[in-house]
Amino acid sequence: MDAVASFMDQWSQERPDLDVTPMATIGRLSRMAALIQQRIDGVFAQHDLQSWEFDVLASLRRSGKPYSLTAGELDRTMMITSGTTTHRITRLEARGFVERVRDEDDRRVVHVRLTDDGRRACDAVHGVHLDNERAILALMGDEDRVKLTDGLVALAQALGDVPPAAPRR
Amino acid sequence: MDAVASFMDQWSQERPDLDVTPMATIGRLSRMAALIQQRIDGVFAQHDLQSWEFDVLASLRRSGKPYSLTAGELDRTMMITSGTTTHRITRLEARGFVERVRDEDDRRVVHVRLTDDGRRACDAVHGVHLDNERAILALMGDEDRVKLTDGLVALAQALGDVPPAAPRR
DNA sequence: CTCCTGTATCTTGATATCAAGATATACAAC
DNA sequence: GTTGTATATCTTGATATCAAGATACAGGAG
Repeated sequence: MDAVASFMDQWSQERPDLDVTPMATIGRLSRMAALIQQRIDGVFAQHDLQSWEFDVLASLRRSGKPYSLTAGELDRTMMITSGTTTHRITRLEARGFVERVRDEDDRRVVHVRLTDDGRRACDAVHGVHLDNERAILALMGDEDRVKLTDGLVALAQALGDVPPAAPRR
Repeated sequence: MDAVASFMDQWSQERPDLDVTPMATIGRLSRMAALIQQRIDGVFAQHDLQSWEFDVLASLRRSGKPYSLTAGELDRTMMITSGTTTHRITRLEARGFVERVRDEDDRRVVHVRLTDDGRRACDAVHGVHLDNERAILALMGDEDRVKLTDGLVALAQALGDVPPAAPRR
């Protein structure tokens, strides 16, 4: 009996007129995301990094050389607002992990470029982070893990979660 | 090709030495949770409510008469820290949706009780909220939804997500 | 060229959250 | 009883986030 199952039982007592079956899926989805995030935060904290910092560094890192994205591209990749992106860049710039480079052709655009220090910080923790995620998933059986992944792929499709459009050149 | 699949492709180019398969599950899990949360927030906003406000009201509502939990019980049910609970109670008290009642036997304890207004607010939006969740899930096929739910149940079990212990009397 | 509209980023103000510590109370051991 | 330890809530300070608006620039229409 997990937490969400218990909540659903309570509702069947208190509001038998409501069909709370969506909670079985969506309630657990958000709870599991929160629980896993706590574990992930813990691993990054051991390496003097916040999860949001790794998100930025990893977004730049995986974009390939020259490890540079515009502020707007970061907005869309990380699903955050532009104000938050500004704040994140500023803090990472202060740590020396990224630098701002104004676009020469379009002066509105800011290119955020990973520094060598930033790349090192990202690469140094990436393996540990993935091992942690692997260990979490290893707690489930193979069959269930496949079901979960298949279901999430279908959900991503259903919600139209496409990657942010590449910049037009 | 969803966003996470695209990210994994990028990693296979940039860091072919890393096995990023955990992203297929955990990356999608957190992304889907965030996307769904946005839709849920929108529905509550249309009814002049924040998601966290509904969380509190619903926690109290489903506990049954007299619709009362202690601050600590709310901490554990909602997976938030005690400072956040204090803040939430204060704001909901100002809206007249809950009231604080000091325990007579143990003066440290605060009972948070749903008012009639609070119960009405919760019940009024609950149906719409569930319809919204149902509509989201209806975007996937039945088979995939079952797989997803089964996988999440297994994950909750694996992470030991038990309901918060009932108070000892 | 000038105007207009759209776009990219940043700023501002409000707020939700957490970590750490403060306060008040209960309870057990002596 | 007194003392010490554990518990429940609240306070404080820092910070991450968002919404809305400001600023700066681009690019097309005339």
